[in-house]
Amino acid sequence: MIFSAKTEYGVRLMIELGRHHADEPTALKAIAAAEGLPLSYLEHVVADLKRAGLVTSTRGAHGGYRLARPADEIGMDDVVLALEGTVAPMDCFVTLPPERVSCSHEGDAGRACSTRLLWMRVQGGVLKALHGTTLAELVEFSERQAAEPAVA
Amino acid sequence: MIFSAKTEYGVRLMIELGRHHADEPTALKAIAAAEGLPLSYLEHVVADLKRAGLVTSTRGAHGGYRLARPADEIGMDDVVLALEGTVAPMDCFVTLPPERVSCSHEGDAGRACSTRLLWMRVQGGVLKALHGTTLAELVEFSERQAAEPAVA
DNA sequence: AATTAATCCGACTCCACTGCTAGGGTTTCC
DNA sequence: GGAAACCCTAGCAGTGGAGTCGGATTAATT
Repeated sequence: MIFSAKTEYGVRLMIELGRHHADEPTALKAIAAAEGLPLSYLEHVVADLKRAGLVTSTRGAHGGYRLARPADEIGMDDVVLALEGTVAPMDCFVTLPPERVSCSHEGDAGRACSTRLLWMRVQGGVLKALHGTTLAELVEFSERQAAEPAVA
Repeated sequence: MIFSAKTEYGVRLMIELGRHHADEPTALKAIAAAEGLPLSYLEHVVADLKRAGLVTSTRGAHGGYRLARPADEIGMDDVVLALEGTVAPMDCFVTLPPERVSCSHEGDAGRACSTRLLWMRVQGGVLKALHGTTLAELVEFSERQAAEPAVA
């Protein structure tokens, strides 16, 4: 069970945006340099974030990206969902909406997955953790790290 | 974010074992048939479970597998950990033990990952959900499903 | 107007890993 | 001794993730 690197990059990107002033846009190039990430790949990442309405962009020279909302109004579930597409512990979760999902491994006459109960709880746990963390928190954490000297 | 099919199979396998009497072993073949899973792959799955001490085996004709402990003493974290190896939202979690993990994307002088705070919470949420669910619960759920007619 | 710096967009490659199969060996019951 | 099960190792094919590349568009600067 692991999140993709794309998600990791996206979270870092958002934090970096949160650390900059919201008035003037930040270029991707700067973020790539600061975090040591490949610029060309970051473009794909930020595209997802933009599609989800989490960042806005200004094109042309001196362009870049800004947070679409203040950092304390951005839950990390928004961010992760935008990048990961879905947060489901099992792929049979993805298909139909809430109930009555027919797993491929249902045995016989469509009685619900017995494993489903477990995956529901796991998904709930993840979503709760994500939703309970705001971007602002991570930004603040990051800034505190930067301030303090690097461990004893 | 998704668990592997191996884990899904393993959980089903454990449930199936839980549904059978613990005195006589259940053959893998029977489980494969009941769940519609490939027998040859199940062998790998059950090997992991055995290695983790969750099931015991008896070889030879009329052999098979049994739960090593009563179902209500088996947390699903045990099962998932045995199959998944680790439950970490990010691969940099896997390496070093608890603290002082040096992520590959640490920027400069080893200040801790700012994303780490987030992943810690997620991991906590998952582990809590898994640990809070016992195999016995799932077995019971499964048996209730089998009893009731399949939806209206 | 030309240049430059940035966002945008799609296609394409590479590679690791997952899911699965195959084949054989070993143990035990009838 | 044969059948039925567990056991172990190797290997393969498909998928998807991570990353690259080339080019198009937009906008500020000079």
